[in-house]
Amino acid sequence: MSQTAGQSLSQMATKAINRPVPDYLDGLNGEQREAVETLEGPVLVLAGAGTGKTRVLTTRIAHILNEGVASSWNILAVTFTNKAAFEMKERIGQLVGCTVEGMPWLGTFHAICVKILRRHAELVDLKSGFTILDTDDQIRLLKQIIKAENIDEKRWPARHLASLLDRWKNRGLVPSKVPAGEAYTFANGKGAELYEAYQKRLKELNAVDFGDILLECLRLFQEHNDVLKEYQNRFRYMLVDEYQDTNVAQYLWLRLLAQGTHNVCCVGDDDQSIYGWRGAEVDNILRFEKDFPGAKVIRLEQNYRSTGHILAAASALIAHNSERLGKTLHTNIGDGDKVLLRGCWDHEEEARNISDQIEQLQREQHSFEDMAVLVRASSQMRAIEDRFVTIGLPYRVIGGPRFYERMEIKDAIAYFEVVFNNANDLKFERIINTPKRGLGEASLRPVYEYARAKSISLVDSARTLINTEELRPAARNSITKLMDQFDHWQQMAKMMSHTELAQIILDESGYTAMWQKDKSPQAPGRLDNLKELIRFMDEFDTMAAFLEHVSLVMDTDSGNDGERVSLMTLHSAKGLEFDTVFLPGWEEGLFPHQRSLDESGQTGLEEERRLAYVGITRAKKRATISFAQNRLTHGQWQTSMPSRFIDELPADHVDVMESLSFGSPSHSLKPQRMSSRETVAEDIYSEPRWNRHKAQRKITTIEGKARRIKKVHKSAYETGERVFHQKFGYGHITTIEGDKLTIDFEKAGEKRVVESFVEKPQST
DNA sequence: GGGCGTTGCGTTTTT
DNA sequence: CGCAACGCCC
Repeated sequence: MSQTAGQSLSQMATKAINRPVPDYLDGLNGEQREAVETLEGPVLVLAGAGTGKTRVLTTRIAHILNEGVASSWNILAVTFTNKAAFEMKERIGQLVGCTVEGMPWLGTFHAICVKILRRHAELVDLKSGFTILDTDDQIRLLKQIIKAENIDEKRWPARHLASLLDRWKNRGLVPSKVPAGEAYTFANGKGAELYEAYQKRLKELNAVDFGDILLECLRLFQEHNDVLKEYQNRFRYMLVDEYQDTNVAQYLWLRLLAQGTHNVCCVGDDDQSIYGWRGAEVDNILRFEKDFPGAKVIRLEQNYRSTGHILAAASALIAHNSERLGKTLHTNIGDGDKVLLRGCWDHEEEARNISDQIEQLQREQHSFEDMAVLVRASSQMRAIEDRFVTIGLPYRVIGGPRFYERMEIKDAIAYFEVVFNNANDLKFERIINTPKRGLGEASLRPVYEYARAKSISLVDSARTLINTEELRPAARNSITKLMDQFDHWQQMAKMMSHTELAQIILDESGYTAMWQKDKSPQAPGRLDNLKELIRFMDEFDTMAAFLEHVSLVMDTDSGNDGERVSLMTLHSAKGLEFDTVFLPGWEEGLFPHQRSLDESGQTGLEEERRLAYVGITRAKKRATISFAQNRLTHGQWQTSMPSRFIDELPADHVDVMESLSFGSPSHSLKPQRMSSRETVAEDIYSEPRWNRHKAQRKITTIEGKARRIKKVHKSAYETGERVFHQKFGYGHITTIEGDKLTIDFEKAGEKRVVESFVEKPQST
């Protein structure tokens, strides 16, 4: 479908009213259709695995627009991950037939809350340009606070406090509301006190952490009824994806908004709630009908993904959980193959069996792309990878350390942040001595002391002190040189593109050279990542746009370069599907994980069982579950029992495969073939396995991401028009040059900004 | 400030 | 066992 550029969703919608039968409803089953068409009042869509959840969500939005009951900017649609948000935008675009620039309130909880907070920052003691701290910055800050309070850092590590604060924030608790008993769990009663000190410090830095983004937005709504009313009025229809993953703060936030029109539609699956350990509250979905009176509950039970045996096995397993709303999934794809179950002597044999089965499937013309190995813990990946590397089987690891979490990427971004926003103390601390400039703790002490005494930023403190005798000559020279460099880069920013400047900063600061000199095996990869970062930056118009993006979007896509088997944890597999799925490591202690049982008892067990359910339901056609009698853990051989989940599988839907070496350490290398067509397929696979490309662990790239960001060329604004900018506030456009606007701001004066950063004033 | 030895820990991950 | 974080010494 091609659309005239600039045509908005609302125009589309208005036009569509005259269309007789909306074709987007075609092919929906009864329940899906009901979920799409029940627009008024609270709706809970219980969407089982593979029942077309995303389709319902996106079609519902298309329906709202098509019916003309609300405009795109009156629809709030929240997701948990950026990936999910992008996918939704893409699919709505396909349905409605135009770009999604017109869905300003579709995004992650965090992205939407940041947007709201930037508009009303002063009301929660922030300034609109506040920075968002990542976990590293947060820990660094907490360390300083713990130290300042004279608490033993050893006994009370900052990361423990960080996770404690996180849990409080997830529950919507501000320092004053932390229950006394819990406040005493850290540093002999200093918990709440430290929380308060930390929040105070954040305000001084004009910063928020991830938890605050939600909490402050919630506080904004709670304490400023006029603001709440404004948003209740704005959001005529609200949609929430993966509702089972919401935490208390998100629930409270949503409930406040839903008190407006009550048109809130939550989509989720209680059986797939696997993030309890990071604050998700299954109870939110279980309690929905009580929380939202008059709610309609619609169950999607028609599964379009898996064959009968797989679905039956998964359903029987999850039926052992008591805390669930209950669904009966059915499929009409046919019975298909039974779930395979295999016991192995040890994890090495388990890995061999998996690779043998993969090769057999490959001979039968199945693509590696359609196969995945899903593990409970990443420590299991080692054995699998070792085997794949040995036989040269191409594979890719999904998840793992994300691009923006890599040290070199964070360092590089810290440089850019300091150059463009030199008040950013935490980023400054990160790079002041990276690469080594002889600026250790001792040399910098006067800088810290002066900054604290005068309540100024570290950069300003450093700039003052280099003109005095406070610093040792070596440190003074070193800092002077660095400050001159910052000045130099700031000057250059006006003369060249942000990508060129980024390269210059990395080179002139000695950062690139630092990794070039480094002889560790990771160093070349890190240099590649830096190149990748700069290539990615090119997709943004300005450095500021880029930096705003990275502070929220910590997500990467892996490129598709050739067919590979996917290897990932069960957690990262949620939402994905594969023809063939391997589920190794179903042993007591590993799955269900001992720690989960110890820490959360029955609740923990049920969450583990949901994880098992998620695993099985990823499979469209084939699922193989396996367990090993012996496993090397922490360098110790351990013997374990098959998982209790195996006993819970229904015998009728499972085939038990006898492993030749099972029960004895005979290490039979004879492959266990499952298919009788081995000889027929032999010529298809005439090349020996070592002729294939050597498998390499994939370095995650961000190419996938880059594709999605479009550059805006044609201006949607006119000279003289009044616009709003998140940092500078309101102003009038004086000049337009391509996508760059010169705006005379009412408060900030004349600035040159990029078009994508301004918006039309609100007309509510 | 850097290098090296010791210690402790070891599930899942997004924003 | 393998790694990361910390502390001590030069």
